[in-house]
Amino acid sequence: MLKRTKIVKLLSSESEQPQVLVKGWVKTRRDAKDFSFVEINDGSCLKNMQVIANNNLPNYEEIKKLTTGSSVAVKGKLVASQGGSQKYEVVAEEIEIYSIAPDDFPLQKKKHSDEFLRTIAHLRPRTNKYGAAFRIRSQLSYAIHKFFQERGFKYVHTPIITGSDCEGAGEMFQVTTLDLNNLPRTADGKIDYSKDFFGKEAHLTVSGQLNGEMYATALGDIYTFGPTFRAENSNTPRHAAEFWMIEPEMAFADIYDDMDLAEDMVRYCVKDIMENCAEDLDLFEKFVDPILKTTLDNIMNNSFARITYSEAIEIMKKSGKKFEYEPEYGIDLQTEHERYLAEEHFKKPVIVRDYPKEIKAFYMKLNDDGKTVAAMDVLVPRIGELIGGSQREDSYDKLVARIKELGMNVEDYGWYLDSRKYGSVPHAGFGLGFERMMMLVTGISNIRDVLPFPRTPKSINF
RNA sequence: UCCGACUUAGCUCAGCGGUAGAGCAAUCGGCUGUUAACCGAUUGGUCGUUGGUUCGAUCCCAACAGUCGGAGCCA
Repeated sequence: MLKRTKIVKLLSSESEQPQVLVKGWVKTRRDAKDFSFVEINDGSCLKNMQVIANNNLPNYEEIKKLTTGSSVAVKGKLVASQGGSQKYEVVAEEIEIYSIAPDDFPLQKKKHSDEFLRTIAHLRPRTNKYGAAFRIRSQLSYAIHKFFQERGFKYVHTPIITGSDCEGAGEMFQVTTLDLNNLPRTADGKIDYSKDFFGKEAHLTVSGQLNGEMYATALGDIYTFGPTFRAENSNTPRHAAEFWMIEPEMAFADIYDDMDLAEDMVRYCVKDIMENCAEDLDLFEKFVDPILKTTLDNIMNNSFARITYSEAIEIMKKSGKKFEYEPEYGIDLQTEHERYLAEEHFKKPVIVRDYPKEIKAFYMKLNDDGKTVAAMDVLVPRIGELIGGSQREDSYDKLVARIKELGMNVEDYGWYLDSRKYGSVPHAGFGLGFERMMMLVTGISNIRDVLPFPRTPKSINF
């Protein structure tokens, strides 16, 4: 029984082969005098396999009806191609037609706009560009796991549904099984969540960090890599309501270990994609971002700049550049500031650390100056903030004081504070938006185009 | 959420106060070891929705919806 061979393997074959079985979807068909060229793609790589269908095939009349989007299985000889555009082609001895796509198949043999392809997100992976994007997405996921596993980090599955509404990273989606048309009420008229599935309010996670810290203070070095949900009404090319985040956490580590890890990880992943997805990257350089490989080479071969927040403000003040928001100590860095630093001043990724405590989260470690916290952001050209991380406050008393200072409820953090109560250690970690990394390595400028089925405000088709 | 632009054929767009046009796609035919093949013909649209102004609206006005860009929030 002849087994199917994927096109990526056939095209890298050492020699011609007397009999192969190849299956795929028709990209285009061109009729010649006594035969047809049928180009098929099976998703295993960007390139198609050109099939020669001679008119002596018993179902040749059917073959001539093959349209873009149809599906076939082809048995035949793998031979060197007479045409210049491909190394091999398959001379068909038998073509089984699985399905002929009707003429309303929406993907044409031409370039489509990204906006249109979003309306057919279920079919867009059949295009060259999106096929390439999602092969890279797979490889990039694998690279993330390889990077951490090679360094002894343990992969922790933090919960998707969370009972704490205090993760502090943004608006949350509520999870409930209550009948919204008939809500149970308590005596004082409030919704009675004791009747809900979990007996209390539940939400989709906005970050696995707090849970991750618990496992870091047990397993040492851990990472999470999973979906994250934000109910922010953000309408930008860089935000989605459902996205994937990578959150490593290291016990016995400080902010400098954290920065080293972040830089190593970004450079490792870029290198991995350059090595393993060269053909797909070529497509993005050709059609999406003409300087993509220069940018990636730059990231791979140069160490990141490292400055403090104060230095960043000074650099911008002295730059003479006119900003819409004037840089001033105490304000958070605006998108324009981040991009100036990475794109114009340093012309490479830059890590900014030691931010004023007022503009950062409660769990970050207070520096000795009493004014700044050991936070760090990795800013990269074109994307802006790629990574946000910090050394965590490991002093029980200081953390409680900070929670109170911010008017938050200490009782809500009981289990989290236990990590500071029992064997507290210095530890640090960061969060990396996976889709932003995808945008970095592909040059794709809209987050909706690096998610298979993107979820954004007012958009949840498919 | 705020600011701005846009919404006309399957796709990309043009157009104009008197009910619409191109290229590509599709269909049919021709030619051909072709490469998003080529040549010819044909088909295809209640101009985003709802109101208003007007003798008459795809065109002017308003509201709404959606899309895109910028900002904020952040990853």
